[in-house]
Amino acid sequence: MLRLSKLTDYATVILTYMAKTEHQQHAAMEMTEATGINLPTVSKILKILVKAGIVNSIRGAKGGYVLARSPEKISVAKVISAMEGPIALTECSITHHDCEQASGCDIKGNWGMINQAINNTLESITLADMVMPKEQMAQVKEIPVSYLYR
Amino acid sequence: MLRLSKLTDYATVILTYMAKTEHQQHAAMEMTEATGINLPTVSKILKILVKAGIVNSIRGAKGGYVLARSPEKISVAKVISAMEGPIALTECSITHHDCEQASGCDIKGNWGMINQAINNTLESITLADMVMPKEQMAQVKEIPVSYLYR
DNA sequence: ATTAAATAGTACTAAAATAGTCCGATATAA
DNA sequence: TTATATCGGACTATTTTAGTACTATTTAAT
Repeated sequence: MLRLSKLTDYATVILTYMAKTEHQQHAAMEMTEATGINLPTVSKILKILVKAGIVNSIRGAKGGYVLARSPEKISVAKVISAMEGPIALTECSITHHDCEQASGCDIKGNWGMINQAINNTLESITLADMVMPKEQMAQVKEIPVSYLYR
Repeated sequence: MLRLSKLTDYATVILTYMAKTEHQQHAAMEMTEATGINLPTVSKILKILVKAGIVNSIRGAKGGYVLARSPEKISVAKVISAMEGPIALTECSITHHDCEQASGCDIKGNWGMINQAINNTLESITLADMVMPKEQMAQVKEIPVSYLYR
């Protein structure tokens, strides 16, 4: 299904919420209420995002979280790789072991290209885009990516 | 990690092998030897691919499998969706239930666009491309997808 | 200083998805 | 009739993911 984990999905919901009020600081508890995602999970996700440098944390009473950079500079690709590790469709695109497969592994190189293409797609979409109402985003749709290849 | 399942990866290995000798018929046993993937797994994958109409089967002694169409007409997207269901990054892109998330689900529409972009990318790459040596495939890389968005 | 409010870190448990295996049924060539 | 294949489905074990809990640390306010 080529799917993201739920946590990654939640992460985008949380980050989109934060992106709406850039520079403003939000406690985990507040974001629980705003998003409907339960507190332990919100916490867990934010910890991961802090570690990845996507958000900064302020500890102690009246603490909270802020985006580390402006929404335009936070790509969907970064969020995904923070949550799930490097973006790669197949195992062998990550680890560069020699493939056990006897024949057929010229494919490896080609998966690399495909990964690259998808990575570019995700790299080019930012939190700022996610905040936009979908009507505006929709213009993206009119330029089919497939034009690049044929 | 945005990854495909192992079975899907195997499927591309098997199909690429078949694409190298279009029209020729291959028994599961033969493909086991050629790819190093064990027989029950090869079988399982082929059964799925038959059901999806990507390969045809010939039953009985001297039976085997053949590609249902020419490699140029079998996209990576088709293979992936045969193996893992519809290509969609998030749950809510598939099922059109109303999202439980109180706020923040304008995102839904935007994920839709992102899915579309990735889908287009995968739709534009075929088995024929996978068979090509990677040097030729490499030209794809030179046209960054990101140009579409900024 | 002390207390309360918040994040940090880590470890554990339960549930779900995935991979891999097996077996009886069916079809066909020799 | 026999040997060789695919077909279909069920089953098991493993791995991944989600979710939870608990303790430590940091800071603001009193």
